[in-house]
Order: sequence, then structure tokens, then C-alpha cells
Amino acid sequence: MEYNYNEIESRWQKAWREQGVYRTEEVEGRPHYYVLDMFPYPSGAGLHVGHPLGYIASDIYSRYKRLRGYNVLHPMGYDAYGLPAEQYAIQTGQHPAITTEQNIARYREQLDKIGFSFDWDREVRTCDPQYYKWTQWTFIQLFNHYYDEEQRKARPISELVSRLEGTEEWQRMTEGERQDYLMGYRLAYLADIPVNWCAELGTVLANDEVVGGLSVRGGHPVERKLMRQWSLRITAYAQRLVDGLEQVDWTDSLKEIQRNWIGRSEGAAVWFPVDDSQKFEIFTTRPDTIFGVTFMVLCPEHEMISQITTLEHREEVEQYVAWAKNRSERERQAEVKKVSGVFTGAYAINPLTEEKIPIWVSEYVLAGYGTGAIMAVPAHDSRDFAFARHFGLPIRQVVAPEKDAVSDPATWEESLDSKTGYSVNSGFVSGMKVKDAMAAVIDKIEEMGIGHRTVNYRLRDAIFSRQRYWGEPFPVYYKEGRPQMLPEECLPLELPEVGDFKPTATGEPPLGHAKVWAWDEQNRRVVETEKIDNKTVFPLELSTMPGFAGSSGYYLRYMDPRNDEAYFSKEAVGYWQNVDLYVGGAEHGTGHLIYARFWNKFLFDIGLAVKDEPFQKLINQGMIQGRSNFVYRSKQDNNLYISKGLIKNMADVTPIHVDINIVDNDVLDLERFKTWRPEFAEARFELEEGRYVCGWEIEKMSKSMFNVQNPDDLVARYGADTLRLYEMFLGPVEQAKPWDTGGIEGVHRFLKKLWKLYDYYLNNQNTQSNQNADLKVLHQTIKKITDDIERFSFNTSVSTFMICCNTLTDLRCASPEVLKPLLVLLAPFAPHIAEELWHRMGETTSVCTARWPECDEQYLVEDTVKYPVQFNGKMRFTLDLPAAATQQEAVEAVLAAPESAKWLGGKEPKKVIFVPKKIINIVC
RNA sequence: GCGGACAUGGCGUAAUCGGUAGCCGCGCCAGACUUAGGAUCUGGUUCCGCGAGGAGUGGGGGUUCGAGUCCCCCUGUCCGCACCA
Repeated sequence: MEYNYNEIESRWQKAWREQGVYRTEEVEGRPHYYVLDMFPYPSGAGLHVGHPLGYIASDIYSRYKRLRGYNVLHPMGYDAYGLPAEQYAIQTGQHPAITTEQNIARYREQLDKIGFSFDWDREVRTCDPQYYKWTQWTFIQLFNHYYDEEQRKARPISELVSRLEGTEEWQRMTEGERQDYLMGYRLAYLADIPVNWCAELGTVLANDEVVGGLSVRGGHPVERKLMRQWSLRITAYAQRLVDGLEQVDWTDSLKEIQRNWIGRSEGAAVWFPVDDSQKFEIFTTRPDTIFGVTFMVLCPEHEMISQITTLEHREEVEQYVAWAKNRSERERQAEVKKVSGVFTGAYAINPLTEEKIPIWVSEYVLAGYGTGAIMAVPAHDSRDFAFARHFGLPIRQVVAPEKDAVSDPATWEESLDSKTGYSVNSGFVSGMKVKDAMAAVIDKIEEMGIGHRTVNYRLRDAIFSRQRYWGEPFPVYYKEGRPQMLPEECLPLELPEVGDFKPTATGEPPLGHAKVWAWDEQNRRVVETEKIDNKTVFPLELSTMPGFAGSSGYYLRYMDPRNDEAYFSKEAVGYWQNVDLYVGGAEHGTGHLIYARFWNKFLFDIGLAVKDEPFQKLINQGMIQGRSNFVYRSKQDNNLYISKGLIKNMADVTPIHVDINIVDNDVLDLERFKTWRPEFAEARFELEEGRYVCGWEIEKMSKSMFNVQNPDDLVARYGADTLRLYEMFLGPVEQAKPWDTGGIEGVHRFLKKLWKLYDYYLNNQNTQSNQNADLKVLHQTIKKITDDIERFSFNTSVSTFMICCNTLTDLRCASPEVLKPLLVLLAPFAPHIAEELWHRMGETTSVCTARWPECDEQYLVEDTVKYPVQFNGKMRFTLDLPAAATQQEAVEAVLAAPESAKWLGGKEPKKVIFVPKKIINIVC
């Protein structure tokens, strides 16, 4: 029988679907396990071979856990809202709902062909009203809660109100003032804040969506702009987000990325008086250097500037502030090393020395961090140092590496930023170690009542509005200019149809194009009127939520995806708890993975989620890069293409990307090249040994480089099982690697050999094999495969299968006791072939529901001749020798062992290698 | 600049606890079967050397009976952050 993978695979995929083998229900009494993939954005390009890498790994683990008797939740869905889907829709001129639907269908078709064990009954789509109802619901809860610093958790805003009600200040406020005041506490709040405005995309972006002053999506310039926006007070959770990292099983590098992003730093807040009536607060991590302050710097946005600037400096300062505000993010970041600033004419008083210190304004002080004002200590901060040098401000040394190592800062080439050493020229802390001086200065400041110990975070609140169409509408309307939440019973607030969904350059959201988009408060519904009277009919919020809104809680919804009464039932979350294993790219480290942790912690605080952390273990799959091929066109002759080996000088040729589908093993298919594109129809070639050899390079996988490997093509050519095994065989899942189909033949060959092995058994059932040897191979394989899967080393698993198959073939294995359990081991990796052979061996139930074989230790311990049985003509023994055994004793013990006689056949060993304590190696 | 990770044959990689370095696969070489081979099978393949033998895990040092693995320094590559006081 031929191994007809295409027929086998489609037949079993159909059967599994019809039998619903992957449907999951909450069953008491069985251990449960939740394996989750980061759900994909259904973009227009379809899946490429990089996408399934993580899905295959998680699928192997899910299937393994099932075979081990676990009740496994392994769902899949689509992150269908957000910028990429909308950009694609704009490019193709179609409505995003239609293109999204098409893209999802394409993704699903591609995913189905690879044979994943997803429970599709639990599919969620973030753009489905039944799903985003709960995204909107969570937003309302965020709005109605604040973060209680004492309890370190979210509490209803009503608790804050009842605490405030006793105060005189509260009683004096009007209702509007009270609302404005509470807005400063709500976890979802509306405020005028500096945002990343991207004119090209027509929307604001979160910090993680901007890199180097350009939008991650599309690479468009981003500018800073003050806009009234919804934000999530994620900063309230900064400390818990740092602390929670201790509890999860993630890589150290990803934890470190998150720690850096949150950017916790300890220090002090200190008030510096300007005169009797004015003062401003600064933040510093180096309170010990307060005696070295020679100037102060405010950020250009600082509200004190206009009040303190003296008349003679006013014009200059105003010019500077205006200039700084008009600079784009990119300009500012590109010129970080350029020093700029202006003197205000005002002076602050150093509270410890009573010195008068000039106050400057410079954009090197950022508005968003600390208080937007600093005390500058040029001797011990490189940025202050550069500023002082540029403007000729004094530099005073207050820290020295050794107690007497004081020198003239005028001779320094750089500042002394190190926190080791001793304080000098520093009043009452002189002579102390830096660490002690820090504590002493803070104590003094607290005692004087002019400051306190504090912690600052680099993390900013997450801007939550997008001036876009394709996203969740806010369940918000405006009454007297103040936001009101829709009643929860009225959710979901569905996204309306609009004629024109394109973004606008002015920041006017596309939802403004909807004629019917208003809220009738009394009748509790969206109304079809253009007349907003602000008495019974009120305007709705026109922004939509960002991409991360829908993806922040989807893993919880999978637990109970069709629930219409609640986000998810208490029973479902009580059963599944949280995600045991999460697989996805590390590029989400500072975005999704932070937001989702925040979202989960909030739901935990309000009693919905039952675990503080959403993702217990996390594996980051590496990115798969593309391998591009090039042809080389002669610069003299536009129709002449020179084979790579014949090029004398690369300057004489132009490399041109060529579609990898018309290249095989770097050899170009000349006829297909000529018909590939019209400009190559007249091509002539300079061949080496009759072939045209292409050049290659590792690049990002992209359509424009013609290096996209589509999984469908490989499935058609080799089968899904080969693709699955090969993606695992490429190397460790976590590692980034270029896609290279060069080795896929080897994996495919293995499956063909495996097929033959079973074919041999099925045709020769009466023959005998050395069952003891067969069992030894089986149990060694069970042990190795089980260990490999547990530590996510799937590439070595594939090698183990290959060795096992070769050895059993050599042994002419005819033992069903060996061949059947082997199929169970193989089922997570190559489910289709395993299922087919399983049935051919007479089984009637699915191999997906079999029991994982247990390793019988007796086949392992007796001797430890390792794989392969013939190990390059060597044998290895592991003996329990006394630690002090001499080589002579060890060799005698080995030669006395029955295995030795078998292997050496009475002859003397060629060589004996002795390793103290454990190992003896004998070369036969 | 700060933080993190990594570095092994021609290539992808393996070596799980500090104990044979190079498993498995690709590629390559030789052979078998074949009208044929881009099918299949067998053997070989770290480097130098005809050989005995020697060298060898980016470079240098250290710990150890023993180091790819642990420690220090350097070089290179990749990733994250980047005027965060």
C-alpha cells in the first residue's frame, strides 16, 4: 500500500469533525488543563508557515495532555477588530466586515488542513456583538471602579463617594465638579492628555504601538498632541504587575522586558520653593546628590512656567515652549543628543542648602514622567552634565569613588553616574556611602515636611480611544458634556453601518458619519434621528476601542463562550481557573501581555476571575524568517541572467528577487521563469554545469520579496503530518529561524519509512521478531518522547521517532504490543498517519482518545546501551561503582557483565574509556 | 547608552545533573538495484594527517580529576528599551 497522505488526511479530518472528538466540556473528577494560542489577526495575506509554528507546538502539547487523561481546553478564535483588518479593508475598498469575514474563512480553511485539535464550538471573534458586549461591559465596570491604594485593589467608586461625603470640600462642590473630581480616580477615565497622534492613520496610538516616533502599523510619523481621550488607569496596577511576575512561569527575558517597560524606580519627591507663594515638586532617584544641584529644569509643558518666568525672559521662553510643542516625536527623538533650553529668570531655593538655583526649561525633561520637573546634578547625571556644559552652568562634585577622590569637575570628560562611592561636599551626609546618604537625605526631607520617599513608574496609562470605525463602540453618551455609561441591560451597543468608514485627517471619528448614532435616554435605545436635543436624545461617544480591548479578556470568554447572561459563568471559571499554557510571539511582551494581565487583575478584584495572573506558563515561539532567492541580471545586457557561480564582480549585476516557487534547491526553473512575468520572456542565461544557480538571503517573510511559504502548498505536496513534523524538526520552538524547505524531504522520508514498517507488519503478521529487543526500543522511546514533550523539546522528539523507526525496521519488528503504543506516542505530532495505522491495526476507536503508554523501567535499567543500539561501534555502561573504584576494578566489572560477552564475543576491547564514578565506555 | 539572550561540522541542530562533543536530518562522497533517477536501499562524512596520531564547541583566563555546560574579561550576532531624572 502506498502512503497516500492527502487522501488519509482529508478523510480523518472529516471524521474527527463529524465525531466531534475535540469538543470539550467541563467534567468533574478529571484533571483539567488549558492550552491557549494567541489568536490571529485575520489579515488579507492569509497564513504563512510562521503562523502555525506555535499552533503546532501547542497542539502537540494539548493532544499529549488529552492522551494523559486530562480534560483539555484548546480553543481558537479571531482578533478581528483593530487597525490591520481596517487598513486592509481600506486598501481593497471593501467594508471591513466583509473582508474580515473572507479573511476568517481563508484562515479557517488553512488551519483545518493542518489537523489542529481546536474545539471550534468555542470560537470567539472580537467583532461579534455577543463577544464585544462583554468588552463594553468590562469598560463600564472599569469606569465604575477606582484603585484603593490601601487595599491594593479595585473598589466600587461608590465607596470612594461615601468616604468623601463627610468632607467639607465635597459638600462645597457642585454635581459637575464632583463628577470631574471622580474622573481623576476612575480606572477608565476621560482626560485631556498628550497622545501619540498619527495623522496618516487618522487615530491616536498607545505607547506600544509607536516605535521610534513611527507607527508600528505602517510606519507613519507620529506627533504629540493634547487631546480629550479615554484612558485606562493601568498605572494603578504597576506594582502588582511587577509583583505578579514572580508567580508566573515565563522566560526570564520576557519578565525582564515587562519589568523594564513598567520601569519601577525608587526615589524621593521633593518640593522646591520659588518664593513664599509658589513651589514645585520634583522626582529624583538620587536624593543623596541634593547638595550638588546647580540648576532646575522644567519640561516645556510645565504649568509653572508662565507664572515664574520673569518679564525679561518671557519672550524667549514662550518662543522655546512653542517651538518644542510643534516638534514631531520623530524630530525630537532623532535629535536627542542636541541640547536645547532656555532660562526662565526665576530661581528656586534648595531646601537643604538655602541656595538660590536658576530654573531652566528644556525638552530633555519629559512631561509624562515624574512631575515633569527635575533637580539637575550635572556632576552625577550625564544629561544634566551635557546641559551644564552647553550653557556654562556650574558643576559641583558631591560623590567620589573614594573618600578623598575629589577633583575639579571642569576637567571631567563625563559625569560620574555610578551609585557606588561616598558623598562629599554634602553637609551632614559627607563621608557616608551613597546608599546611606540616600536614606539619610530622605529621612531629613520627610522630617522637614518638604518631601517623601516614593516610587515612580515609566509605565503610562493606556490611551483607549481610537478615531476609527472598525472597533468596539464605547457604551457611552454625553450629557452636559460629561460622559454617562449606558445601562448594562442595553449592551451590546452595536457598531452602526456607515457610508464612509475611512478615517479623517482631523481626528473626527468615522462614527460621526452615522446618521442614527445617538442615544435616547428615556427609551434606552439608539435612535434614528439626526436631531440631538440634549434633553432626551444625547450624543454617543464616536471613538471606538483599540485592538487590545478585545484581546485582553478573550481567554476567559473561551471558558463559556455562548453565555448571554455573563462574561463567563462562575462554574466555568471555577473549573478552568486560568490559562495553564500560553503560546505566542514575544512581540506582544509590552502590549497584549501587559494589558491582558491588567484586565485579568481587575476582573479578579471585582470577583470574576479566580486567579490574579491569567497565564501561568508562557512559551514564546520564534519568528520564522523567509529565505529569498535572487537572479542576477547583467548591467550590460538587460536580458542576460548570470548564474551565481559565474559572477566575477557583483557590481556588474543587479540582484532581483525571484519567486521561490520557481526555484528548487537554488536552481531556477528556466521555463517557468520566462513565463513568470512578461519582462523575463526574452531572458537568456549563462549557466554553470547546465543549471542556473540562484543566490539567497534570509529576510523577513513578505509578499514583496516573493519568499512567502504558504502552508497549503506544502500540505498539498507532502501532507499535513510532514509539515507538522518538519516545523518542529527545524529547531527549538522558542528560537527564531529562517524557513528552509531543504530538510523537509528527510522528514517526509521518515513518514514513508514508518508507513512501510507498519505495512510490513500488516503483511507478515505470522513472522516472529525479537520481542525483547522491540520492547526495549519502545520503552526507551516512551521515556524520551515523554521527557521531550514535558520540556517542549519537540525537535528532539522528531529525531527520536526517526531512530525508533529505523531500529524497528532493522529488527523486522512484528509485535503489535510495540507498534500500537508507538502510534499513541506519534499521535500528537502526526495525528493523521497515526490514526490511519491505528485503524489498520484493528482498533475501532480514535487514537486521539487512547491512553498514553507508561514506560516500563525494567527495559531501561538493565543496561544502558543507548540509542542507537549500535552506537558507532561503542557500548556505554552505567554502573553503580563505589566512588573510589579504580579503573582496573571498573573494567573488570564491565567485562564480567553479561552484555559485554554478547557484544565483544570473547574478543578484547579495542579501547576502554573510564570516567570516575559513573561511566565506562568500550570501543569494540 | 541601559537591560537581556545567544555563539558547536558545509547547513539546521543534539549533548536533560559538570562526565564519550557532534545524535537526528539536510547536503556531499562511494556503492547496490535500475533503460533511467530528482525513486529506493547500504556504507562513509568535525578538521589536519597516507598513517600512527594530533587538534577541536567565537577569543583569552580561571575553578575542577574532568568544562560546550560554572566564574571573570574580550569579540561578534540578535532582541527589548531609549533624554524615564
